[in-house]
Parts: sequence; C-alpha cells; structure tokens
Amino acid sequence: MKRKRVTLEQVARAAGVSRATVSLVVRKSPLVAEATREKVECVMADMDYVRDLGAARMRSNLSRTVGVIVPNLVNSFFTEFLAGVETVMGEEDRVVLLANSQDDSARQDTILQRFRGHGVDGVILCPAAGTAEDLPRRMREWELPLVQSLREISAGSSDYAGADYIEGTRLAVRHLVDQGHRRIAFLSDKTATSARSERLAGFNAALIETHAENAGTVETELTWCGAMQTARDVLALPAAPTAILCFNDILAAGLMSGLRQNGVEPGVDLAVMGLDDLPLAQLTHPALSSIAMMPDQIGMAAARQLARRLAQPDAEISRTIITPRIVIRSSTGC
Amino acid sequence: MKRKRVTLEQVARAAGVSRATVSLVVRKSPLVAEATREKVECVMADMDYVRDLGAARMRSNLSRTVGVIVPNLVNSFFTEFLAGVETVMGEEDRVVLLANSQDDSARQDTILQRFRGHGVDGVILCPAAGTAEDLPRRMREWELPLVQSLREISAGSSDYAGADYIEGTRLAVRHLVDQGHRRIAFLSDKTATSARSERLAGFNAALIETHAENAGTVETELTWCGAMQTARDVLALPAAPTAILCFNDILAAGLMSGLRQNGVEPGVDLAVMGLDDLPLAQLTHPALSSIAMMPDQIGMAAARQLARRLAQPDAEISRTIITPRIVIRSSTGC
DNA sequence: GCAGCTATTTAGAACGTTCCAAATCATCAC
DNA sequence: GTGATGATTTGGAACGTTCTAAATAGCTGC
Repeated sequence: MKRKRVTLEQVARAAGVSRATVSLVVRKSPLVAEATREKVECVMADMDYVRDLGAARMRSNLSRTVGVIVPNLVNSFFTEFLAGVETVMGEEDRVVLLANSQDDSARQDTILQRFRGHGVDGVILCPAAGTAEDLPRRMREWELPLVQSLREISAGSSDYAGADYIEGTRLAVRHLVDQGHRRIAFLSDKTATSARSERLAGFNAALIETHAENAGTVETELTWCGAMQTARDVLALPAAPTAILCFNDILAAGLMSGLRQNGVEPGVDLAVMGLDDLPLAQLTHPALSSIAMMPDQIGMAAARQLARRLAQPDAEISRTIITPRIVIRSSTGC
Repeated sequence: MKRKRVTLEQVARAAGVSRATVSLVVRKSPLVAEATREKVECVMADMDYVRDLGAARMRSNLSRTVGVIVPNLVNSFFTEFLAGVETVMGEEDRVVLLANSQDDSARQDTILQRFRGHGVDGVILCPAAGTAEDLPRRMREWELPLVQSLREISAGSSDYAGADYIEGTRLAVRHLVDQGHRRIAFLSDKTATSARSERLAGFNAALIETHAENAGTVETELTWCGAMQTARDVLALPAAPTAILCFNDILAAGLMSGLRQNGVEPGVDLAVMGLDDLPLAQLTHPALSSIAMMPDQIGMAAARQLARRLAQPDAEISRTIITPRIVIRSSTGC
C-alpha cells in the first residue's frame, strides 16, 4: 500500500557497493574514491534518495535541528530576531523548531521537554517572564546546549546575545536632555524581564548623569491599546514631564494616539521617544525617534553562537552585545 | 564521558516490567492495567525519562512534526499567520519546523528536501513566486501531505486555506465608490502570486460592477520604501485618480508618506485604501482604511486542515476561505 | 479441575542510519 | 615475487523505539 522511502541499502545495491560506502558518500567523507562517489551520487539522484536524519541522529547524535523559543510572534522585535536566526541556521543546513512561550514559563517548560524529545542539538531561548533561575543549570544537566537571547536569566550561566539596553536607554535620555528637557518620565512594561530592568536601570543612570529629573514611571500592558489608555495617567503625573521615554515603540505609538485624543500634540506639547526602532516607528505621526537595537543582528549572532557551541562544547561562555544606534525623527521635536 | 539519555529499557528494568509495556504506557494505550501504568509513570518521572521521538518515528512513521514555509518573516501578515499555525500545532502537541523561502522557489525546493529528510508528517506552504505548477503532484508522489495557504499553485490540487481576496478587494472598491470616487487606481506588488492576481481580478470586477473607471495600475517593490518612491508615478497618472487602492497596507503606508512629500495630503486630496488590515494600519497618519483578512485565523484553519488530513489521508480535498471584513478609518476621507 | 474466555504482558524482529574493526585492493620498494 | 604501506571498502553491531504474534494470568461456567 504505502510506498516506502528509498534506503541506503537500496542505493547501495543499485550502485553495486556496500551500504557503508553510500553512507560515506552521503556524509561527503573524503575517504571514498572519486569514481565511486560520482557513481553513487548519480544513482542517488536517479532514485530520489533522501537521507533519513532521524535514523542518522539515533546513531550519531546530531540532528541538525535547533529549537527557538520566543515569547511573542506578533511583536516585530521578536520576528525580526527570528528571521535573523532562521537565515543563519538555513545557511548551515540546519532546521529551526519554532515555539511561542507566550511569556508563560510553564508553557516554556512543556516546549523544552517537547524539544528534548525531538532531539534538538541546542536551543536559542528568549526566556519567558518568571523563568526559574536554575533553568540554565538544568539544561546543562540535560546536556542541551543553550544560548539565551534578548533577555537573560541568571547572567553568565550560558552564552548570550543581546543589545546593550542600558547604553541604548542612556542614548535616548541624552538626546532628550540635549533637546532641553529636564523632567522626563518612563512608560514601562509590566512583565518582569531582564530587558525591562536593564532599560529602567539605564534610564535612572542616565538621569543621574545628566542631572535631569525623574518625573515618574507609569506601567501598562505591552500592547498598543494598553498604552493608549494610559495617556491620561501620564498627563496626570504630578511632576508634569516635558518628555516621556517608552519601553518600546509599540507603547510609544499607542501613547501618542492617546495623547492626541486628550488634546496633547506629541512631538510639540510633549516629546515622546521609543526604544527598539521597529519598522512602525517610521509610520507613526509624528515619526517616532527611537533607538535601533537591531534584533535581526542579534538573532544572527545568537545562531552563530549556538553553532560555535555545538562545534566546541567546552568553549568558554561567550556574550555578544550589539551596540544600539539612535534614530532621530520628529516625535522629539526636531 | 557523555551521559546517555534514559531509555525505555532502563525504565522497564527499574519498574520490573518489559520494554514493550513501558512503551504502551508512554503511548497511553488502554491495554495496560491501571496499577502497572501508575507504577511505570512514577518510575518515568523519577528517572526523567524523555521519549525519543526520532526513534519512535522510525518504527511508526509519525513524527508529530510539521513543516511551515513562508516567503517572508518581516511582513506581519505572514507572522500573524505563523502565530496562528503555531498555536494550533502546539495544542496538538506537534512541533513546527519553520523556514523562510524568501519568495525564491529554488530555496523552497531545498527546504522541502530538508523537511523530507527530517521526516515531517506534513507541510503547510505559502508557495513562493515562481513555484512549479506540479509541486503539489510531486509532493503527493513523496506521500507528503500538503496544505497550501494564503497563496495557491494549481488550484484544487491540495487542501487550501486562505481569505476571499476577490471579495475583499470588491469591498474596498465599493467603499471608495460609496465615498463618491469614480477614478480609482491600483498600486500593485510586482511578484506573480495568486494573491496578487486575485486582488487585481477583484479590483477589475468591482470596477465593472460599479461602473467606476480604472485609472491605471502602478507597480512597485513590496516595501515601504519602494511605495514611497512611486508616489510621483501615481500622481503622474494621466487619468488623475481621486482614490488609490493598494495591494497591502505596507504599500499604502509608504505611498501616504510619499504623497505628503509631494505636497498631497492623503485622505484629503487623495483617498488611500490598504488591504490586509495589518496592525500598522492604526498607526499611520491618517489612520488607514483597510480590509481585514485575518491571517491568524487562516493560520489556525490551515493547521486544522493539516491535522485532519493526517488523521484521514484519503478525505476529499478541502478549502477554507475566510470572509474579509472592511475596517474604515480616516484615509478614505471619513 | 479444566476448557474457554478476556485482559494483560512480553520476547524478538524490524526501522535506516552510523560506528567499528577488519578486509580488500593497489602500489611500491626491495 | 614478497612484504609493507596507504587508500578504499565492507559486514555486522549498535541506537531507542514500535509492531507482531504469541505467551501468561485471571476469570467464568460447568
């Protein structure tokens, strides 16, 4: 009934060599004579042979498969990151198993078990909020190579690729101060992640450096809608900020809409600055000043770090930190 | 050196039963006695047993793995689609292998071979521009179940999930005509896909129905930047359109920026309408009227269709067509 | 106490690959 | 020729599951 897949054995028989030789050809081993290789490759093409990587992994323990877990597939920060990872993995003839943790650490655990079952060679993880501190250690016990990215649980416990959020936030604050602002507020995300705490830390550090005033922080859901609704909270801040820095561009865009609804013109009455420089920053009105974190670059870096780790399991732990760039548009009154 | 993974055999020994029994427990077979099941499950938890799905597939030929190929990971139309697919697959305890064809059919072929090698149970494909007509047939030969989605090669040759682009475009044209526009132009993508031809067909059909005038079509790269630069071409159309419908919201957003650079106020001097209702449609200035195609719904539908196909390989070919909804904002002068 | 059930369990052979150690082949120096 | 050397090739044993068919256990009715 069901036609079976072509096997090494069959190719071997057709080419008049042994299974082992064909296996060597498949793996491009230099051990096999040029003439034999050509003959075998020819037969393989003829018979439409496809190597069964599942069976291969069973024996050799490398699956050419990596797992990637992101907390969100709607935010383009993560999809650009994902695109970067996929590009590099594709070049290396690896396949990406994708999963969305929805920022839920229990779900993330389930996914990791699933990945383990599928025998991934390694995992690139953007840890969900609330991820247990000892996850990197546990994964080491499982002998499952890990690269953390964009966010980090228990710093230094695994390879990591990210952007210098602290420096990025500092660039943003400096820009606002240069524009003459002295009372600056922060519109923050609610979820507790390293990305959030670094951005807040950068904000506070930069305020001290520039002797500007912290006009307070407002928290909101990480959605366009949520930010829109907090516009009135921002306007109600007792310190009456003249500029507001947002956790990311999505919040900034939502905030700007909300401000306008309240009769406040962003970029004129109140400066608004985003972080991440998502594509949407070009589209808002006024166009949003932001800090480019280059998530696609981070994704590529993470993929390369994992590749390195797989090649050299005992290499020392590495960190790649992308230096952000400021992108000035009109929402900060230029 | 390397600690091996816990195997069925070891669990069996520890629990004092046979390998076969443990296998039955793992697969939740009703054949095993309640007492035995509990004992074995307990031991499995203790030993941190993880089933090796690679080995399982080898024998049983189901890998709980599906491949998904999209042409682009930056356009949120595709990432929302992907999110929909991933959600449903996750619920069914399946894993998604993700790849980006970059709208290159040769790359797409490579990816399919790679997926084949990994033994995916089936594939959800948004075919790249230039995909060979006979791909669905070839995949049937490979016994690789296929669901096409968002775009379609050789209609009716496989399951399909998509939106009614023709009806969507018609809704858009009707709206413009209702607003009093009689000369309407179309800003089109260049890549030859079914999505493009359906949208164009819907445009032309609706013009005929409403006795409005086709003010010409302009082609551009499918990027924000490309569309911005074609603003002058649009303005140079001899028929002097009063409204322009765009292949998607990205083009519409770019066009609006370009128009304003040329001193034309979108939504006032010239109505602009998008398609897809991406999140960015809310952010542009003026906010963009568009047609919601609900790609996340399509993704979920595609995933369910594939699941059905895997359960019943000989079921008749099915199509799921989502009915689009119009979303009126201010870019069409309301 | 035994035949005839049904409910459970099991040994052993796959599945398609890679690894290992050994076998074969060709070449060359003597 | 012969032995040694290096270059290719190869048979069989893994890898961790599931499948098949058959074995065993636990009942029932007589």
